[in-house]
Amino acid sequence: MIDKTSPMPLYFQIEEAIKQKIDKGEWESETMIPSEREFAENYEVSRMTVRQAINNLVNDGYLTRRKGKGTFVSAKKIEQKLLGLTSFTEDMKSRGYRPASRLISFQKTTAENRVAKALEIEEDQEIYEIKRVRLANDIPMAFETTYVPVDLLELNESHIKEGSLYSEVENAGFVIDYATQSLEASISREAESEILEITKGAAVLLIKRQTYLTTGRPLEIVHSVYRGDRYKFMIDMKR
Amino acid sequence: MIDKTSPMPLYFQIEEAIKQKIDKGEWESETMIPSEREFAENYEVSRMTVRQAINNLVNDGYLTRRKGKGTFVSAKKIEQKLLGLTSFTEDMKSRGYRPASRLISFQKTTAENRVAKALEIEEDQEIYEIKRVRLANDIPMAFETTYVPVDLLELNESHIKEGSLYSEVENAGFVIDYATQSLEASISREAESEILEITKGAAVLLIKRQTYLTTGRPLEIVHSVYRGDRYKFMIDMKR
DNA sequence: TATGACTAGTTGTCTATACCAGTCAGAAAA
DNA sequence: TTTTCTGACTGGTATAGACAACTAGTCATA
Repeated sequence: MIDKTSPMPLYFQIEEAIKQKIDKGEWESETMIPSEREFAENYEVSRMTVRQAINNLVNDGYLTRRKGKGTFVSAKKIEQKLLGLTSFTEDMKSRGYRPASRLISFQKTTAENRVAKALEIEEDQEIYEIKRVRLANDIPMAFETTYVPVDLLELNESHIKEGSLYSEVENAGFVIDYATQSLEASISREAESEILEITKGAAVLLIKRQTYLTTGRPLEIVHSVYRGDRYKFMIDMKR
Repeated sequence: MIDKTSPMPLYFQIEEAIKQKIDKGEWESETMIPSEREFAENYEVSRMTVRQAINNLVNDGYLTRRKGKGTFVSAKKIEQKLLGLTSFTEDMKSRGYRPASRLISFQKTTAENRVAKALEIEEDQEIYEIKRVRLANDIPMAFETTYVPVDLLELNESHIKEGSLYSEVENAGFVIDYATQSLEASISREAESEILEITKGAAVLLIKRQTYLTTGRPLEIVHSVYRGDRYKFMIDMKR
């Protein structure tokens, strides 16, 4: 359970143990977890050490303390949504739509100047180019082009069709650190108009995203064209 | 300095004292603050109490700890920028433009249905309506309409022209808690076209923001129309 | 039937102390 | 002169214990 000889701090081990119970669903939302003194006794550590573990989880939004009552599992982890790092799929689900995507093309190619620069690779290095139409309730919402360096990830069409790109990233042991995103309004060009089933010259929202791994290396750049008449980008900002 | 008889927790008092020095600019970015042991001695409290104060400030992004070296004032309120809660002025400055704004109209009026609902007030309650053109290097960038309930804040034209609305909010003792924002692409209507010096039918970015105070009450709703050809909305997302 | 006092249980605050683990500069050794 | 070591600093982890503040139930009393 808790290994006192481990080089990992005790509070960290306790933290992980609690997090696991929450993630596994063993302790559901609003469940009251054992009291600090109970933890201390069970794990044979001091109450302050337990408090440090719990404090961290409170700061991360996993737990909520109520003076005089106890410590409870928080309602949800909304943080990710707040920070906007959601995939199209999650985004649409949270709005109550049925998301889907249609693969237009998937190929290996070489990076041209701008793409290479953004991905921080050499100009002729191999990259995957993935073109998809994103649908919500079977209505085309966006046309999305993704570029990923080949040397980072082994991909094939079934990866894209079935799982999400991000689960492949995780499988490869990479962790996404942050992303920068830009949004601008524009007018649809011919190429998109057909796919998105809108008239040429209609309003579209261009979203460009660049995702970075914890290693500091760019994972992908994504260029999306959203229908202006159907899509609104929502952000919640704290503080 | 620190009042041991006060009902306010000692760590909280220390927290405020440190925050004040940072806000006043007495301790600038990258300044090393006194060590935990020094604080403990000066304030005549235990080191653990000092740690609690510092921990909170680290969590809030004010301070950064470096083992073996010390505790330092964080680079700047990057966090605010990350979370996107920046004003037009700050936004433009950070991009190297010279921001300005031209007041188009400022008047008291009564809230119509939708505005009232958004501001959580009665339908005929008084509100300020502020219309402004936002400029960057003297080029019109956005046309912005702001609604604020009169009963929340006493405003006059000079407030708007000189200071920012947010400094008035602070003066009144209010603290902004969070905001929700939506972005969508659209086509400019006649009314905006003239003011923004673009042709009718050009791409524009509509940004709607609703700001909430820590009291839970909505402070304002802001409706902005940005020129699609000149403005890009940027977000950085962590985690 | 209410009301208030008590009690056991919770988290919140705080102390005093100990040792561990990086960092860095200056003293000692090569 | 250069290298190595040591000591004094930093924050990081952990203990044991005390009392305060708050919650909710119990029980005696008006």
